[in-house]
Amino acid sequence: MGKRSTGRPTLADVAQRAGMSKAAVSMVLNDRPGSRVSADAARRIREAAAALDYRPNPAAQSLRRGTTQTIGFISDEVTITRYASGMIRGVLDAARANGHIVLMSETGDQHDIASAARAMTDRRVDGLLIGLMAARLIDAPDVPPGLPVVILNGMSSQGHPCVLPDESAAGEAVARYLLDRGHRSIGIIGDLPEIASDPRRSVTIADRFAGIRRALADADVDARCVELDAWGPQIGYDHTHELLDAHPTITALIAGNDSVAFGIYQALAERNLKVAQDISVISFDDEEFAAIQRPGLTTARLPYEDMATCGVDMLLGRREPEHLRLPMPLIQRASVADVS
Amino acid sequence: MGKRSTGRPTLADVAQRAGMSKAAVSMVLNDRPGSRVSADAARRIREAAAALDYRPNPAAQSLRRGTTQTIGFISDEVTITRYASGMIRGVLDAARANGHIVLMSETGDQHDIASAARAMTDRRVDGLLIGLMAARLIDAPDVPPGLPVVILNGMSSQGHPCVLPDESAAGEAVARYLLDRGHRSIGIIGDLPEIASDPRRSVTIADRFAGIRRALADADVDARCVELDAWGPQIGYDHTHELLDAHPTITALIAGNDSVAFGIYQALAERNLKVAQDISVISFDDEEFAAIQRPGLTTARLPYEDMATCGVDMLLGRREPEHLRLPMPLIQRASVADVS
DNA sequence: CATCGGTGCTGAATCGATTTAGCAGGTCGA
DNA sequence: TCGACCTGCTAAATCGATTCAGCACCGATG
Repeated sequence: MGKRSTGRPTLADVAQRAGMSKAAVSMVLNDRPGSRVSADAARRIREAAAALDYRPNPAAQSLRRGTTQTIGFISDEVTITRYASGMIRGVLDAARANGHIVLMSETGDQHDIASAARAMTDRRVDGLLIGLMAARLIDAPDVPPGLPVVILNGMSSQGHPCVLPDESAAGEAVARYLLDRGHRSIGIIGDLPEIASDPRRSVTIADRFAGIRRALADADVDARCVELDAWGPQIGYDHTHELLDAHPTITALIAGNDSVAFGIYQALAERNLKVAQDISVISFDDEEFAAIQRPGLTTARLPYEDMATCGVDMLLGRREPEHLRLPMPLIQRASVADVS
Repeated sequence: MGKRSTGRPTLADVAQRAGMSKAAVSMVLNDRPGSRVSADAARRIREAAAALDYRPNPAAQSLRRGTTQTIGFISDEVTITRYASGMIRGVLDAARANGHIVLMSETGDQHDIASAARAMTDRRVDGLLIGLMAARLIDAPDVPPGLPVVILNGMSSQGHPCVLPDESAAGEAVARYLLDRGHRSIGIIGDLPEIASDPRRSVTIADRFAGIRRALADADVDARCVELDAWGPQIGYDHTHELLDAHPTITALIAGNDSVAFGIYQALAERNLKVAQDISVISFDDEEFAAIQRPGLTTARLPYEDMATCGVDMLLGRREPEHLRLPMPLIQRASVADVS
């Protein structure tokens, strides 16, 4: 009956059962416009296909059509960190919504990403998504002409379309949130001048702090800013102690990101200071643990899932390719008090 | 030159350039044993392939061979939570090491997993990996005969091969760790009798607590155990207060998992009790934030990455399919003091 | 009544690789 | 000298779907 290897029914099986040719079956099952098949024949074909539980062999289809309905997703560690599970979810969902599925690969360094891209283009993906853990400038790998590429949470030196968080607006919103609640003595833990000035390390941190400073300047308040060369709980912890020792009048702290805020919480607890009640804390990213801190941390969320969705839409031509900046919603929890 | 759609060189192009037939090229490039091609011809073929940067079209290959060198990975939320990024990494790495790539899909409920499985078998994956967030018993989807299926962090009612953490040994190790350091007044926050007795909810929690109790019984110590119906920071927080109010002599707490331990830390801080120094805490899972707690949380790690690696090996026939239990290494940090 | 155009359908080519059957030509043993 | 056998290679079939060219039939038109 024409089934050798896989045991699955083929187009020929359906054709035979319906008493029609393969051509007719193909046309009917694909709803090919302009095809002239009688209503009765079409019905028989559909019935036969249903009865056999026929599903086209995608290998055969892509061989013929030159398209695979598959997109490649390469990430530099995004996969494997807590940061961006939302990005994976977004990619998966958006791809599925468009009838595509996703090939995933995860890499360490720049060199790996080229070889991952190669493995994917060898498999003839219809588009390539490159997701970065830190929003930085990279050299995108060379791909065959015509293959669309979109960078998620980053930019490429070749100027590919990309999706980034709107850090400038977020910085402004975060600072304004504090100002609106009456804070005038504000500490900032975590500007990273060195990293911020190097696009190969970050294209967004500079915006984040520029936004903060803009809001502060507008309100004419002068914050104490601690400059660092990295983020992390330990660093947040150490500098909170230092900063508060030097400036005991501070009523609110802006953390460079949530993991710095984590350290701030620890230092505050040690000083017997209650978050919000004694000192307000606000931050960026909205990582997993921000919600389970006590009190919950108010923070500007990195919109990983939205970035992924928009990226997929661009990749598949459902949205204009561009350099897109997505808003970072401010997630209000309980770490900021009103002192006005 | 035979390039129409993709613009990529084909086998025929290589053959022409080398002045040989497609058959010869195929044999040489696949190192087909028993093929009789002169050394000189083989060299010319390889040179031509290299010069054209030829890569076989996988669609054509799988059409012919009936294999896709692709494995499907379906997860019920694993993808999207912090818990198991290690699982994804493990799957990706192991697959790559075996020359396969992975198709990912993420689902919510039992119904979804069947349709995801369907999407993957339609794409003719060579094997199906099902990764669960909570180690529970599921009904695996029906798949075409001959398609291998392996369950990661769970079991199927059909008895598919699976990989699980060895919770029994881990429970024992955790309790013994406390006993060895002289603790005799121990509190346990988080047995979940209801969930533990229902394999559809968990096949491992019962083992975890059985292991703990076995070690405790061996040492003839009698712990205070709080039974719950769920885990989480809030719950850990509430019950720490209750437990310590009722039993102020307790010197060590075993948490049901790390998120319970997170709540324990918070409650302890509120009572002005220092972790380790005043009360030791030990836990299970080794989630992301366990390492950045202050002091670092000692905990038995869920070996997601190893589970994934072993699962892939089983799937691809590089390891005997079975019901495998993998050790959970005890990650020693600073949350347990020696009181002996 | 020849022709034109539309309808309903099919045969065959095609995508790019793998694999089988088999063709020349040479060597070797009987 | 003839067949057996090996070596080195190729033509053609094949995997399963899509698509183009075109056939046979029928009613309408000039």
